[in-house]
Amino acid sequence: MDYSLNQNQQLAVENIEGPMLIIAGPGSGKTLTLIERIYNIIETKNIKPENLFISTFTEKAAQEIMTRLSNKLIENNIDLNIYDMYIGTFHSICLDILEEYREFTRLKKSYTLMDQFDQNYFLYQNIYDYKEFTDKFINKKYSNWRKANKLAYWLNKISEEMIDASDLIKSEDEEIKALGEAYILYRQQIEENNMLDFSTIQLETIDLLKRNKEIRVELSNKIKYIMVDEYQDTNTIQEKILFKLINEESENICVVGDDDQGLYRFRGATIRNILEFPNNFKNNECTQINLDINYRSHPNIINFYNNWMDQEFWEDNKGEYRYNKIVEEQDKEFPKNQTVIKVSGKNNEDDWSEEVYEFLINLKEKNIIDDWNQVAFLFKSVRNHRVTKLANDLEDMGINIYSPRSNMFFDREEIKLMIGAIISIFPQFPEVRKWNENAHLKEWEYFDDCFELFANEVRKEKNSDLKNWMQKKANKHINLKSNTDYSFSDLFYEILQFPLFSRYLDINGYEIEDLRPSRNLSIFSNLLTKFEYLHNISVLVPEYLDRNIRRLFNNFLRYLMDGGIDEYEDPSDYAPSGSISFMTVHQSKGLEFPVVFVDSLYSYPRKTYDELEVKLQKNYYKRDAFEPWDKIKHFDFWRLYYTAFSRAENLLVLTCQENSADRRGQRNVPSKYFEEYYANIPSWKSNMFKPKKLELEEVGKVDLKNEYSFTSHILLYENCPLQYLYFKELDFTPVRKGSFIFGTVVHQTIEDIHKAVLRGKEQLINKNQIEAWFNSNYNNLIKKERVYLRPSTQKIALEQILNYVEKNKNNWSQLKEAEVEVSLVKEDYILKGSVDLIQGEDDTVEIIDFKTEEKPDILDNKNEIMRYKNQLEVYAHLIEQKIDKKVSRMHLYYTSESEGNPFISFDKNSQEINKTIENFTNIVKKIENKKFDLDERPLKRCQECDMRHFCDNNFK
DNA sequence: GCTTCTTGGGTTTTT
DNA sequence: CCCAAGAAGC
Repeated sequence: MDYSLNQNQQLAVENIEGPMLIIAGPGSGKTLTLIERIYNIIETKNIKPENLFISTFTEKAAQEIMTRLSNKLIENNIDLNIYDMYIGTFHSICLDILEEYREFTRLKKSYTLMDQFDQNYFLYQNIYDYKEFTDKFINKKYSNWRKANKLAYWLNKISEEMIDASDLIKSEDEEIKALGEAYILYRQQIEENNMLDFSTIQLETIDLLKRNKEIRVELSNKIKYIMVDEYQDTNTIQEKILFKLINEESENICVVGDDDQGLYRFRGATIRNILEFPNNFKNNECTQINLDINYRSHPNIINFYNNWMDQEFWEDNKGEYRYNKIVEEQDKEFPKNQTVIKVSGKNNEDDWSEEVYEFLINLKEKNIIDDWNQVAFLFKSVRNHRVTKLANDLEDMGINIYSPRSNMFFDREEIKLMIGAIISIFPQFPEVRKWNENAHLKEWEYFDDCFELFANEVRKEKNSDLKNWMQKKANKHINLKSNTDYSFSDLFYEILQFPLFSRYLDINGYEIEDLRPSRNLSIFSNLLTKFEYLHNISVLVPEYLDRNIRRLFNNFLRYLMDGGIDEYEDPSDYAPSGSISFMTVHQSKGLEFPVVFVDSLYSYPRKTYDELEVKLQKNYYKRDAFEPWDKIKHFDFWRLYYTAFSRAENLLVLTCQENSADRRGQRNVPSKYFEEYYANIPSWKSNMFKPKKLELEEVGKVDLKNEYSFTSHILLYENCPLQYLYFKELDFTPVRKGSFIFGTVVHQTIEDIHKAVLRGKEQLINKNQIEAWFNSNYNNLIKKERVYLRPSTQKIALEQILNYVEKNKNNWSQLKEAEVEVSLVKEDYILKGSVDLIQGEDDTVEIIDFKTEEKPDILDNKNEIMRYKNQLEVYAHLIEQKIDKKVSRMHLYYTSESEGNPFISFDKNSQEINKTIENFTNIVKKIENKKFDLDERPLKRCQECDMRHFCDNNFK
């Protein structure tokens, strides 16, 4: 699409004051309009970035907007840091707000954020605490895991609908009462553990705004313009938060969405937010703009889905449940051709894969398809046998399939081998896994399978080293006498050194042919460390070894298999070149592909709520039901397939293995809901379809800017490119070690001291108060990290802090700012930094970075000190660019230096800074070009690195 | 020949 | 929970 805007887009961009509702049909240039509108606000209003609030549905969408916007700003020489905007998903913006005002919430420093699995597992581990309640509203016969899942579902529902649990426990209804009590207990438990889950993120935010009027006013004065994308997918609590943040006078809020593409009812999202949006404002104040010219699809396709929506009745005697609209084609020439066709397996045969293959190869051979990534298959779910079978069949025939959410993780060779290897070093496994004589789990067959696979490999001559190592470990573990100095995850990293596994990681200048296995092993490292975290395992202990083996396999891995593990997805590359994408319709939202196959035509509208839900809705939700209960399943069904159909640019293909139900238990495919449409489109073999007339669009990468900071990226890379490759690029999770919390607790406490000074509460700073801060920081940290410092080490940490205060208390007046987070958008990346301390007078400042390690000898450690100097220079650059102050000097402060001079100081030199930034940019380039060559191993670093065994064996 | 009832088998989506 | 068959009922 070119950059000229159509009339309605122009209108949306130019009208920036007051409330606005934009109904944007599929492919109507929504993102472009949004970006132009933001740009227009920035340009005409000359506002600060923190005056803008932009929420998107996914992190990826947020990143795309940031990248496109920052490019536009750079093009026009506007210097504004988009990182200071409130931009991201609702959840991430709420987290930012909570972070900003943390002291006003129940949250303490170092809180733990639980994702869905964490929350489920937390409830599973504590399920007996809830028994009395869950027995009342969850089937007693369910397994504990299933109970925990159900419980999490209801608890999240209460949070998301902002139901007051104290109302629930007053109920006569046992179910409702028990649910309320369970909720109260849950809130208590997560508060004790300083935890947050996805839905309480938003709840804490709204509580914060409700309880503290000043904060609400401060925020709503600061946030001058609000824009919300995908508004149809917002839920009750999100709408409430939004309206708390609106500045009441200006009411500059613009919501964008398409009621027809609302797909997230199961998460509490309601179309009602977008349909009733204008009612929130006085008469006709809300401007409504429809974007319904489609720039994406061939007119046949547009017709097809317009028709589809027309089939359903969107109103009843109570009201209308849809903005009635017809998507229009753009004004240009289109090839005259059938562009909605079917490719299907014949009735009751097993030939679907071959048909699909034949069709695809046909297009490829005629050079219609250049790259397989122009094709996408959309399914209701990709986690089922039909889909994986099709994927496997096509791969067998030579077409690559990209389907990271298909739940293939545990079927992958590298994962099965790794699980097999772990089993083999714990020979007690077959006995230990039984909790009684007759115990059996179906997952054991899988584990046995893994073991078998591994055993076959390890018998081979070329794997004899691994065999010897394994036997030694097995002999040790079968009769473990004393604590080891390693854990399961340490063993994982040791196993990687052997060729059977190192082949997946082996690199010659990062030429790993297929990254998938190494990504999967990286995910596995994450799972193992998570397991050890959840069960407080740091080393193997004879007393608990058997129990922990049982837990690892019978519980942890089993439940992961149940929930499914997604494989790696590159956010900048949703359709990797060379592969056909298999994805869910939900995943495909907002995307487009030249050729779209829509499958799952066996599907039909299904009821998705139960009685408890109806009871809650009726009596406790903040508002009455909106869409009629009996209509909901139909609406959702129609919206889902509307979204699917409208992803197609040039060719829409309906596909299925046709089936007419002629035996019991079979069903008709396509189901009756698609029957008519399906019957009326030609097959690809029909001469109504002329492939040669097709011209497909190209699929490109999304250009996303990545963040880089000196310490966690550049320094790491300079020290060891391989460490960067494995732990940053491939994201392997290091084995948890206690040492880093020393530095963190010292930093945090020094920050507390600085913050007190800055608030003018210098008098607070005495030994007792510092000790209190220290203890609180330490306790929060160990609660989160579950690793500890010895009392003697704690004492040393505290003394270093006291020592710092003793030495510097006469300088407090110099203190300007502490813990300053700065980021700077560069042409190709985003530079981030966190400056510990800025001090000085007027506009000339000095910056200080605290180091908790031993102060090095200046002559012996030139390199190390130079690198820290570079770090300071990067910070100086950030400060001068962003805060508009001149930096005169830069210091490192070594807290461990009690007697001598704790400082190493440098004068600022602008030329050197430029050189450092240039070097920074060069390293970013190397990283982005995937250059990870290593000349020589940095032996000092290797001692601490989990990959050392791998390197010992693979770099000689 | 038409309607109603019974029965067997298959069955999600995500911050 | 839903489909579609087969059985039962008229």
